[in-house]
Amino acid sequence: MQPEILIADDHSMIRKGLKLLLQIQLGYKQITEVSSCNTLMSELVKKRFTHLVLDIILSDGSSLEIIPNIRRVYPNMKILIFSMQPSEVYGEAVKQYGIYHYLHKSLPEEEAIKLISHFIKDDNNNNNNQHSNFPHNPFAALTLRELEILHYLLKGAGSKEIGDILNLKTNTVSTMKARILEKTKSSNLMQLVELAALYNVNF
Amino acid sequence: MQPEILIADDHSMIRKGLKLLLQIQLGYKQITEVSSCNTLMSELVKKRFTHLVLDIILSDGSSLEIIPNIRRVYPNMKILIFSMQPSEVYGEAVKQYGIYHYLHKSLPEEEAIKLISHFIKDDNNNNNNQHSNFPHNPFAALTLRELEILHYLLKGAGSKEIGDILNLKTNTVSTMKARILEKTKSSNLMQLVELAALYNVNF
DNA sequence: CTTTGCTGTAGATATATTTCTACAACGAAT
DNA sequence: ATTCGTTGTAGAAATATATCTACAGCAAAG
Repeated sequence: MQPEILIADDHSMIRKGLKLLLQIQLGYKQITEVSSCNTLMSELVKKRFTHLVLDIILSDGSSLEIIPNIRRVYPNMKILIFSMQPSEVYGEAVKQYGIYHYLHKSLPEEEAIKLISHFIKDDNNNNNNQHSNFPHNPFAALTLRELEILHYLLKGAGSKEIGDILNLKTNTVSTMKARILEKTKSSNLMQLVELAALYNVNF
Repeated sequence: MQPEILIADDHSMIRKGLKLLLQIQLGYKQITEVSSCNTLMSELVKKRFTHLVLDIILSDGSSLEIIPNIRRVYPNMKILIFSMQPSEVYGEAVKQYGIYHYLHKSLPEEEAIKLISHFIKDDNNNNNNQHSNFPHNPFAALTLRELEILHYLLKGAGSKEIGDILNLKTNTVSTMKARILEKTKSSNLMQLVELAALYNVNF
């Protein structure tokens, strides 16, 4: 049975290139393109697809929001996230929806081909852990005090400023900040911010 | 005389798609691809190109840095910036180097084709831009160098790290950062990040 | 009970960053 | 031609932040 592949990406060049690769290099014929969450959903109900290649940012918003919807209707469709966003941040978050294939757009051609080919052939699905626990929200490991400091960190406050607000030594805040970064596996503030956005950590 | 076209982009899918479009849809045959500033420069000295399609972010850094170099050697080569960054921000900064063609990666296929075809045929009527009375984009005031540093700032790099990458003293980077914050009226990095998200700068 | 590990707090020291200042190159305006 | 503002670059000094270490309180595990 031929795979039916749907490509959802808001860059026409990416769609063109990917389609070409799938058709010419890998020999798959049934390929559909969409550029928005809206058209994505309507294609999905029109026709039955076996594989979805999904960018995170689509023209009318983030596909992260509609992944639960997709999954509710097509719990078993193979999904590959093909994104510019780092897999360290988004790859983990997306496992909770049974998505284990993540391809970064900057990967060189050969590797991309290997991964995509693997994804479509789906030889050995690594989904064996699919009813194991949720990928822990990295912020769940933070203590109250750490969350409090996180809040100011995300507002752009520096260690000294936070220390002044909370009556702590700057050193203390620095230590806490280091622990927060460690627990969330972030290597700098920006990564922390992205993670926080991803998990809707605001307050 | 056939145009000799060089494509510089760090995403293999984009290169593939663009090459296909140029070859099949528009009938141009002489097309070379590179993915880094390094290979870009070495291709440029190897062969004479008439047209360069250039992404801002290449695999080994920002092409903004090498545009002056390119111009010094090839003052007349046609250059099209093909980027994810909004033209209101980068398009202005790049005009000083005689670059008047700017194509946003999110444009729908038909418009992209039209623009590229224009670019290569060089109708030189280049500027359609009537949208100069848009709400003022705070990033439009930034210089090339500042935009380059902004890029690393938004990735979470610190002043020292950026200085190391760009061979600048940390002090210099700090000064630039301060100017960026001042020009964008941001009082800290987080505000800058929010503004950037708002105006679709980077990502 | 005792050990173990995490939490909240800092001191001392090492690094990183900002601030203030300056200046040369350049281009635009007078 | 001269002046003036902007840009890209830093040095020196002042601050801010991170790192490494420590320790007490507490809770869970043994």
